[in-house]
Amino acid sequence: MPRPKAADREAQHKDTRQKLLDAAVAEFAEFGFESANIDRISRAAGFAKGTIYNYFPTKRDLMLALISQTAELHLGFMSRSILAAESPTERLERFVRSGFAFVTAHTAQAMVMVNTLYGPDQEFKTQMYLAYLPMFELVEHEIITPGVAAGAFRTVDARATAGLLMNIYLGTASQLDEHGRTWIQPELVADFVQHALALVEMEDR
Amino acid sequence: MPRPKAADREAQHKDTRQKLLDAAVAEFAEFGFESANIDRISRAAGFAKGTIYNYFPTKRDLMLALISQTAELHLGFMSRSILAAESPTERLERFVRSGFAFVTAHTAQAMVMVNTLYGPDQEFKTQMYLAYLPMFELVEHEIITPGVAAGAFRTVDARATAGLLMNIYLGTASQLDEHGRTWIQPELVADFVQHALALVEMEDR
Amino acid sequence: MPRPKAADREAQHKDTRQKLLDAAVAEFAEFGFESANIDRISRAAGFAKGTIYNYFPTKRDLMLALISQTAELHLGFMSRSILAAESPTERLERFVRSGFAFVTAHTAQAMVMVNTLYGPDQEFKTQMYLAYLPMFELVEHEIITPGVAAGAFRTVDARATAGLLMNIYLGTASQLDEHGRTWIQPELVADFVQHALALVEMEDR
Amino acid sequence: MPRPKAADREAQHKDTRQKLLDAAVAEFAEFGFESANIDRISRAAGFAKGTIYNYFPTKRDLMLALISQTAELHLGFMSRSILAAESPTERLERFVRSGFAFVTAHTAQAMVMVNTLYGPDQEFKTQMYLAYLPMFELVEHEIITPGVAAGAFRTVDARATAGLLMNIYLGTASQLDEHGRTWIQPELVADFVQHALALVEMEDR
DNA sequence: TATGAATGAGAGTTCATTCAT
DNA sequence: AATGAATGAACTCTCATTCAT
Repeated sequence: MPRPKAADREAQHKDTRQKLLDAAVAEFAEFGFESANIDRISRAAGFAKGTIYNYFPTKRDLMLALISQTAELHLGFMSRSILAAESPTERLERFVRSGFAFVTAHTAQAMVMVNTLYGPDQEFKTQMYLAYLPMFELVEHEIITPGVAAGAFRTVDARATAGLLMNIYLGTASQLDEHGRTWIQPELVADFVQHALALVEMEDR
Repeated sequence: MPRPKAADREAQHKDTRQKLLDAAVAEFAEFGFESANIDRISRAAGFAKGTIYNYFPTKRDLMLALISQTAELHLGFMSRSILAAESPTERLERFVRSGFAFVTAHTAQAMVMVNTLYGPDQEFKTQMYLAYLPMFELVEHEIITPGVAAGAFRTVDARATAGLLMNIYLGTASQLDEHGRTWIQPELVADFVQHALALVEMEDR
Repeated sequence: MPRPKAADREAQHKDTRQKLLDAAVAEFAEFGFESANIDRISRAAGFAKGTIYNYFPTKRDLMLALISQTAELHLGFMSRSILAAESPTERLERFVRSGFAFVTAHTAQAMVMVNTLYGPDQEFKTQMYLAYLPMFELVEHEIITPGVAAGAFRTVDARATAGLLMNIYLGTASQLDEHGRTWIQPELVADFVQHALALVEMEDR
Repeated sequence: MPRPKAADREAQHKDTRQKLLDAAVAEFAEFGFESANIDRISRAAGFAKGTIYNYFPTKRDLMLALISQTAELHLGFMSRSILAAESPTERLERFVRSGFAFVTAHTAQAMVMVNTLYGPDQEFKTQMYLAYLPMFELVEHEIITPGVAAGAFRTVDARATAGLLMNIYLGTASQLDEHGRTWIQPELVADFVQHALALVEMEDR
């Protein structure tokens, strides 16, 4: 039976934890995991060096928590946009558009995700695959499969194509110039993938 | 005036340098730049830890040399294959095929390139862009522009599309499973980009 | 807001810092700056090797802090003695006597100062000159100038002579035999400089 | 029975050795013994890194050889000047003048001597004392003792005063400004020591 | 819960010295 | 005699982590 209302305690805890995660994402985005500095993170969040260890047992755990949280945020952001449309073509369009919008709105998170996805750390990559499975499935089951079924897209391997789309999106959206702007235009990418999947009466190659 | 013939000396120097670069690429691929260990690299190359500093003044310089050499190797590998074909369509096909072949034949090098391209280190990224400019230009001027001119491809922004293709290739070819095999099939990617660029009578979106 | 009273924290910090400086002065005196070992210093002070970096960012900074602190100590030690006398002649006597006494009481500090003053490191020398300016001025304004004005000393360039006296003092006081005793007697030096400055009716050379 | 004339061999050897000593003195003067770099010395002398080890077994031995040679040069330079005069007063004058002249003409050598004399390395200091004994004796037996005997100087402890004079000379002559010029004028020093030793009818203090 | 001093393993780098040629 | 590649001990400095307060 804690004296000061338990709910306050918990809210306080959540708040501190989130501040630390926010500081961590900025640090990881700028320096990468290995060069990131725990002291800087904790201080940027407004706490002393030791505090972060009350919330995350190790630097790696901090990163793992960050991956999970970012994947969740990312999925929510994109699925809200995608599922609001009906047609597979429109959903594909929104996949690209909201994907780029996410990168613009959450640049640091996006950078960390891309660094991780294409980085050397196997544990982090595995965590990312697991965390992003729902998004793969969203693309597969809510865009490609219905699109093929409805005759909006040509017949493709839905699962592999979902992976391909995710790669195209992440790879292109993550290339930022010195002003933090994407170097490849979302329109170009949207156009590209629409044509790639479009149903055409063309004998394959 | 060195006593043992100068040519021998130079050949010996090149050989040692290459051994070190080979060991470095394996180390960087496995651990990433920051976690790579200079001592391990030098020993894996068959030398004492200090020897590597007779060839590369710092760890960063070693990495920069590696990026340059790999880009050159990569470009040679792909351009030989691509330019051996005539038609833009066939060249595009070969771009994807030889790209995946390169990754299969030079997995470590490919990993290092991808880590770098999507990693947080700006100096390394800049070096990579510069080193890969010839390949961008190969794609732009030897595949897309002639393909559009010949009516083999639909009209697209050649430069931006070259960047997009490079991203798609690197992003997909670099996703390896635990056996070092690409997770996405080159056929799928080839098929995808061929459709994306195919000339069709379809009103855009 | 530190939990344990801030004053305690600060006192503790000062104490540790002083222990490190004390260990450093012994190490620098024995081995010189370049051969001094940071690890040994930290351990001699009773801490682990890394601790010293919580107090001094680099070995050079440690040395610079040491120079400043020693100069202050040195000046306090000598000025207390010198200013307690009235006559310039007595003050000159006390300059030499308290100078030798300082070396006897603080041999390590004196050695470090002399090593630095006559050593090759320009940054350290500059720091020393700045730190010792007050002592130069003490000699100039509190001994020589009033001594000349009062007719106790012959007319000399006060500033240059102050520098000369400092050099004579440091050079002679710092020559220690194997027992840590000055090799040249303070009486001799005092006698020497008294005669050098004495007012005499002797045509110059 | 060496084939190419033995004299040539020996002359060549002497020449190379001297080039190395010359390069060494410049390096030691600039960086001090510990920070001096054997590779730089050998290359500055026009040879490869390893060559120096054909002449001096270790860096320390190089330094020891340098001390001996410099002391000899120093003594020759000063004794020629000093002994050319007859009167002790004039000899004292010449001691200071030629001392400063030596520093001006052989700045690097002088710096190395002073660094060593006031530095932390006991072995080097011992070597210096031994190498400079003849100069101490020159001052003692050719200047002070005859000066006292002739009534030119007041009665002093000849040996200790010789040491004191050496210290004054080295300490003051070695303080160079950024243009390599002595900061204290030789006239001032000469004047100072002349007064210090002058015979006067003044009751001591 | 928050703090920050203390820790010590580990890293990159330097460089005197060796030695085969 | 001259060379310079190879060596590896030693050093400074970093920083994730611990823990007493």
